[in-house]
Amino acid sequence: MKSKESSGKRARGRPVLFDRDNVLDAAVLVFWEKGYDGSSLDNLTEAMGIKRPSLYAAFGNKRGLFEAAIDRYASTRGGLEFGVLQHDNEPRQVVSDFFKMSISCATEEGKPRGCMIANVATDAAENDELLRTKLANMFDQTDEGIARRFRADEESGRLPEGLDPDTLAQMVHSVIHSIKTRARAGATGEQLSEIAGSFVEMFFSKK
Amino acid sequence: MKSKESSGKRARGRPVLFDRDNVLDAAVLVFWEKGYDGSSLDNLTEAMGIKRPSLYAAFGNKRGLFEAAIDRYASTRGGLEFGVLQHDNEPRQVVSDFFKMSISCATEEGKPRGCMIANVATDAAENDELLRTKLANMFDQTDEGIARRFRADEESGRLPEGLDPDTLAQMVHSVIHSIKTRARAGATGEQLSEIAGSFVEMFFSKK
DNA sequence: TAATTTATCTACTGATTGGTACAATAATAA
DNA sequence: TTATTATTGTACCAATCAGTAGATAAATTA
Repeated sequence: MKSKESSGKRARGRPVLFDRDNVLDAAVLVFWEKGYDGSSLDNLTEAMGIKRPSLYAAFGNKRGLFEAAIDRYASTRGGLEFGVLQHDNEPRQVVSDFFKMSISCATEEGKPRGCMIANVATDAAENDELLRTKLANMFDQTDEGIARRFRADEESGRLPEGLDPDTLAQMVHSVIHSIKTRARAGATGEQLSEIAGSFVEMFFSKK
Repeated sequence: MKSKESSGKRARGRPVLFDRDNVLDAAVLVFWEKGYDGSSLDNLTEAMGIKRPSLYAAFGNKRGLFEAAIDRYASTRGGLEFGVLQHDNEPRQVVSDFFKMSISCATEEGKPRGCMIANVATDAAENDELLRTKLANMFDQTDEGIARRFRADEESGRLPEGLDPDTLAQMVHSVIHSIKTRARAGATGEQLSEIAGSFVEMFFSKK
């Protein structure tokens, strides 16, 4: 669904000329690079290719746009990372691929470093309790999404003995956080791959 | 050393009326809470109790103050965390205490959440290559500081078989990054302690 | 004391901030 | 067409931004 109304019949007045997801993708790049306070409305409207009144009509205010951009980021970049959880591989391979995709997302050439959620939004959440709650929910969902995969592995007997699915999910998620922090601080993909490999080895080493 | 000149003889003109470390502690709290772009000179000068010209005379500009505040934070809060590495305990206990201290620093009542370096400065580093280099050096020093402790443990035979000191240090440091990210996003000390405990168990479980 | 040096204070700068009023434009419904 | 509804572009707002000029104050040296 691209427009405000997803039903068939058209809206009444003059229709919106821009595509919501397209302008959100542009806003994501600005916030991701400059942070919330570092992004001005001039930065945003120029990148999005729309004027201020259009932005305010669509998203309320800068804060509303930020929240919409977070959701857009989660459903695009975040979705990339989560995709590998669906693959029918051994848990060790799944975790390894999950790390690899996160590293790729956090160090992609031509994109800002790190993660718009784990770095930028988290940083901005200190003075925004609603945003903090939103992030807590997103993190919980991520925990749960990873755990669900491991629970299935446990039932099918593919999870190594002694590994608790929920605990493992929390730890995998934690490694992701560290990857994104280090990436934002300039770590290379090679450095991050080495660290991720250490954790994979530790998680899945024979006892 | 409190003043610009640490030598005995006094400076010539009117002496500085404020204590550099004291005003830096105040600046740390502002930057830590509001981020770099979110901190205005009015915020800073009010908290520091000095006027703009004094600030500019002492630190050059806002960016210079930020860097000085980062160093101050590292030598105070960071020093707290590192202190436990000096204790003569088993490695498992050292890591556990290190995590505990980090969690305590990142969730202390009355202080901003998370870490001024791993969260705030790292976020601001995306458009500041010099700052990114500084952070990379600080992270390397942290890796090295932790590793040095584990190398000593290895020589004295206290490090469990099969644990490489440098790899373990990198992983411990990574868990710290995740703790700080989650703390900034509102995680409680209890939640973080549980996660830290999982990692300690995994690092030091018998093979 | 007088001259020198440096820090502090007040007050200001031009630029930029997030947000909006208003008129023009473009669609639908009657 | 005519009335209605909603988006668009221009142009603006008061507030705030980082940074500074110049006068004043307080220390040292001579």
